[in-house]
Amino acid sequence: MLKYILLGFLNYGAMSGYDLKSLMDESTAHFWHAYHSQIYTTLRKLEADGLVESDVIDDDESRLNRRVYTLTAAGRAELLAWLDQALMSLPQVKEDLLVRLFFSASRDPQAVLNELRLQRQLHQQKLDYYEALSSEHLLHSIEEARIPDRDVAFWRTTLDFGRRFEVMYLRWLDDTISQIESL
Amino acid sequence: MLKYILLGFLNYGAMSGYDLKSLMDESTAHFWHAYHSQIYTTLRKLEADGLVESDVIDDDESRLNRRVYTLTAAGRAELLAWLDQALMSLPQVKEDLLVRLFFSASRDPQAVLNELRLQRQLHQQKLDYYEALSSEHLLHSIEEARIPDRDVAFWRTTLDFGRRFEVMYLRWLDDTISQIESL
DNA sequence: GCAAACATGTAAGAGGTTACATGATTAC
DNA sequence: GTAATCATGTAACCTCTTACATGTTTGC
Repeated sequence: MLKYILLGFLNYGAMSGYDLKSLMDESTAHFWHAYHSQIYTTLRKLEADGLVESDVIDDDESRLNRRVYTLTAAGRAELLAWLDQALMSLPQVKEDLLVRLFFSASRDPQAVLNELRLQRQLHQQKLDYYEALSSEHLLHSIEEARIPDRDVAFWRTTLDFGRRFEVMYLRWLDDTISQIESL
Repeated sequence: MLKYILLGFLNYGAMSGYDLKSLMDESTAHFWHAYHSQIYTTLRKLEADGLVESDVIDDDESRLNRRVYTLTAAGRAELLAWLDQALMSLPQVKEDLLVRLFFSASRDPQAVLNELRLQRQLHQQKLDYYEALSSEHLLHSIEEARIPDRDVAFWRTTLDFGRRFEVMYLRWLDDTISQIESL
């Protein structure tokens, strides 16, 4: 999946691994996270497979050792072929907190409640972050980058998902906390 | 994480890898999935670490080659120690569909809509499954297994999460489909 | 001068996925 | 008899996580 995220971003223009990591951190990381170690090695692999090409930029003088990647025709074809194959199944959910809660009946109720309240804080922070992102940050950085409105509209649907997910999560946490309090 | 799921289930009683796989498939798989290959190898590893013990049951005559695992004192201690350490961070979400949607602006809108409508069907099926599970199936199998009410109450909160997640997902899909239709 | 941000990599180990492989038992 | 379910494993490969490792540039 990371492979296609990198190809997808490079389809907008040439970028370094660092740029891709930064871009991912403020966009796709909310539904697909990757470490820089993974990004750099995957880019090398994509280059070996002829899907991207790279050049170390020195002439710029300002920033040394920047390896900038460009999508090749084969890379663009690979990206489009992947997008053409519709997803036919549901991805498997992995929610650590639910695993813990599932086996928490024998724990001290106060310890469970503390854990849920901490998670509530974290999810509230994430929701606040999404709200801020949808109103300001995203708009400004996109206008500068001259990304087509159509692309922005699609990006917004994924941000909207994140927002709704956190709202749902907070409500479920509140109701679950109430239930455990009254046990 | 799988390690603790296996220890958690074995804490209710001795079981084979097959039993654990079956149990997981109708409970924790909704928030933590594992293949049977992973379960069998993890059980062997837990045994090597002294957290579980196993015996091949032959005397039963009926079912051959059943290797039944039992939690050791060390295993129970390991489970309780893990439960005592509250989760301090948010797990990373991985949602394949959002990755695809994020890079779908240049696709044929009808292809995107078809993909979203297919996902809508799958999520509706999952919601139906959860509704059926909460009303019938779970209750019956639990009464037979004599699981304490308290444990069942905790299990229900995770099922409730699954239900809410699917309801949220369906609404988001409907709204996203409408938006793309009107682009 | 120093901290933050920029910038790129390697390596070991853990975890997850797919395919291969086998065989018994039960219900129709 | 045959399909579904019960039952257990191995191997190859890929992906992910953590830690190690290094050096530059920019802003205060």
